[in-house]
Amino acid sequence: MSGFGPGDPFLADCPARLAVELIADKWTVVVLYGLSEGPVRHGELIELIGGISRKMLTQTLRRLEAHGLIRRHAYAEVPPRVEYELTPLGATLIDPIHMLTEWARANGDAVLDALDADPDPVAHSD
Amino acid sequence: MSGFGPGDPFLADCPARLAVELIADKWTVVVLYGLSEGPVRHGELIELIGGISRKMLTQTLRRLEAHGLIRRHAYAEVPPRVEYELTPLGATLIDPIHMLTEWARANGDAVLDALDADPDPVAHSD
DNA sequence: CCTGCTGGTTCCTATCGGAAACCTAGCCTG
DNA sequence: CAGGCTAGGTTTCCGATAGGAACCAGCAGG
Repeated sequence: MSGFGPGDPFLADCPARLAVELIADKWTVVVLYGLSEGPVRHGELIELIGGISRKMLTQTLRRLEAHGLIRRHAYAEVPPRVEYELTPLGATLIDPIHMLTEWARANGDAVLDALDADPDPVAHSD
Repeated sequence: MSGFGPGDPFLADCPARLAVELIADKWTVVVLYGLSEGPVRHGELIELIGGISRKMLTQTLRRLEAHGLIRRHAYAEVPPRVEYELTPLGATLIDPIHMLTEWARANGDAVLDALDADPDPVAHSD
């Protein structure tokens, strides 16, 4: 029983799969979430997102920009100021992202508990 | 203006962040989607998901199992048969995953178009 | 002239991803 | 009874990637 049609995110060559792989990335989800309430500066994101390095943040932002999900605004000031914001296309992602993050908030502890109880589930010796 | 509370998936040490990073992975989303309609065999997943290798599929499945999102059922037959299915906890992910995949299906082409029109957005020379 | 602020890039290494080969175990075929 | 088939999994190897630390640009202020 697998009623998956041809538009489903299987079969590596479909655009939907590319789109999934674009956002299914360690930092992408968190960055998009960070932008979901309005324009944010590079440095703000760095401080907001614990654990991300400048390099990975820039890399993630560039990729999202190249794919049309966010827009970059560099102000010719000193010290420099750069803001990122969602494009209309990127804004269509807010709902899915919020569902994910709310799931994570609701179930994060359960996931941790399972991992704790089950570090190496039965070590499938077959 | 960034009204992100302390439970938000920022600040690397919170369980929600771990949960996000668990599923925000190239293959995880697709695998979970593949399991969203009922138990599926290892080999079926391989054929269904274009481009995944046995190694990565096994690895992904093991990780999801360890985190309590799926369950593994090995039947003592020859040739061997192994089925994977969502746990109740894993089932709570179906909705978020479906939102993501539907977004991807609806906007995959737009993303590709943007990438096509904008391979290297302005090459920020500042 | 030296320091600081901000965004970004370079260098280098540890880790990851992926293809292909191999393994297990039992049944089936010649 | 030697070999081949099956299905799930592991191992090996190597190129690609992630990621931190350090460095750079450019100007204001002391």
